[in-house]
Amino acid sequence: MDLVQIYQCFCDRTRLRILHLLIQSPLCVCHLQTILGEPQVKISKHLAYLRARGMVEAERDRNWMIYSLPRKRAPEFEASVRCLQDCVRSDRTFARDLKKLAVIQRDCCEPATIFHKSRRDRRRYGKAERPVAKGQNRIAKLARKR
Amino acid sequence: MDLVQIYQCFCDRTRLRILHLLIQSPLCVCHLQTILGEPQVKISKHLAYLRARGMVEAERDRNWMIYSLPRKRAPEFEASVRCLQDCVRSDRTFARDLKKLAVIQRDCCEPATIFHKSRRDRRRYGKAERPVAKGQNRIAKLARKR
DNA sequence: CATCTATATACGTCATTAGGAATATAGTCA
DNA sequence: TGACTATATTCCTAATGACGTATATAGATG
Repeated sequence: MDLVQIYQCFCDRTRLRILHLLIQSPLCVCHLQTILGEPQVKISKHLAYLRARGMVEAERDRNWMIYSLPRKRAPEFEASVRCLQDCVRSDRTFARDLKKLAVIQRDCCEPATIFHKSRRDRRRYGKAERPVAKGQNRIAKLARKR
Repeated sequence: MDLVQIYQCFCDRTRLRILHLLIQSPLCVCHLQTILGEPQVKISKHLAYLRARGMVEAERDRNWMIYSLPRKRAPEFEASVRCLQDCVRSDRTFARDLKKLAVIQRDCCEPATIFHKSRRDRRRYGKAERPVAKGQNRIAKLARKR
């Protein structure tokens, strides 16, 4: 993995926030949308950018695309991500993002693969509440139609 | 200091090499030119870029501009630079840069402010050999004129 | 002062990028 | 199948960046 590419991925605030969240947990696009308060296109494009450069991985669970940091990470990536995590500790936005994430992790059970790693867990917990973010896209669409 | 700006400075290989060298020692443009083997404009512009964002400081000594990391550094900058230093340890180019720097530090006595910090030292050592890089610019100019 | 050295800047070009609007796609569910 | 949900892609525009050529500037020196 090329160090310059890592830093290219790091040099946009939205992407930093996304990566910072993915350190904590895999997340679907709508969760990121909710937490960051940014439009879907924007999030989606930044995720595509990161994915094209191997900084995140994606997996589908029904309608949701679940993004996570790659399973196998180059040491440079690991080091840079840790450094990032250190550096934003005092930043309000990043702290707020983490708090919002915590709320979602507590209240939200879909997509289940994020919160229960094994299939067995998923079966055991069964269907549950939908993501907090549900409907956000629809609302945005309606708002645009007016 | 904005973290995104730091990463913007980091996302070009030439700038990374410059910063990596400046961790070791303040350097003038012609030294950087010699070590990196890149044209003067390129080095100069990247230095201007870094300077505009507060990642390096410059001071004049006669004909030479001596660049160095800022005296006062934000903790994010410090952390990121250290991380950079860690990450490039296994990279051949960066290692070669350091070796070339060592040669210059051994053989070269101008501009003196780089190598002898106090004015007293400078007076004591007096005039000495010129930078290894001397004449490079002239040579490049002549080459272009043909 | 004229010339030389080291460095900076201006200008032009090409590539990349961020962002929005609109639309497409893939999967779900009644 | 058709409507709906979540996400991706396409098209457009404006901004920024990298690089080279040519030229300007600041200080040194004979």
